[in-house]
Amino acid sequence: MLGRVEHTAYVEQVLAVVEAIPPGRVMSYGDIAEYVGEGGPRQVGRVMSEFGGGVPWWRVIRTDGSPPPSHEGEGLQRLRAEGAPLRPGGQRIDMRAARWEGPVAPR
DNA sequence: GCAATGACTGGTA
DNA sequence: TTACCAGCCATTG
Repeated sequence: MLGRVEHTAYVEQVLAVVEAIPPGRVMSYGDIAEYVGEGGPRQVGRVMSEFGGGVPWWRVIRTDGSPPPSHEGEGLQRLRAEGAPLRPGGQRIDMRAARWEGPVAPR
């Protein structure tokens, strides 16, 4: 099975971080890219579009607090159900409070 | 090898 | 606040 475009080291790292995001918290594509220390936000987004079906992709949003344009309402509804801090209006996430630094709790 | 595309980001208008 | 532009990085044609 070499040659298959399956789970590579990079993909596994990205998925691992996404799965590690606790309920009510979110991470931006750039944050994940920086956390794994490779590629960029676009690569993370590409991985999500291909393998995001097996992880809580709705916890991965843009820096402006908006979920992926392809699943805007879907992800927003999921986050709201988990108790994520929504901004007044309930159309975006309060990144300032919902942003998660990683497996280590910042404080 | 070059050009186009994309689940992005930051800055300026 | 929203809208548009340029930059970044890997994959695809």
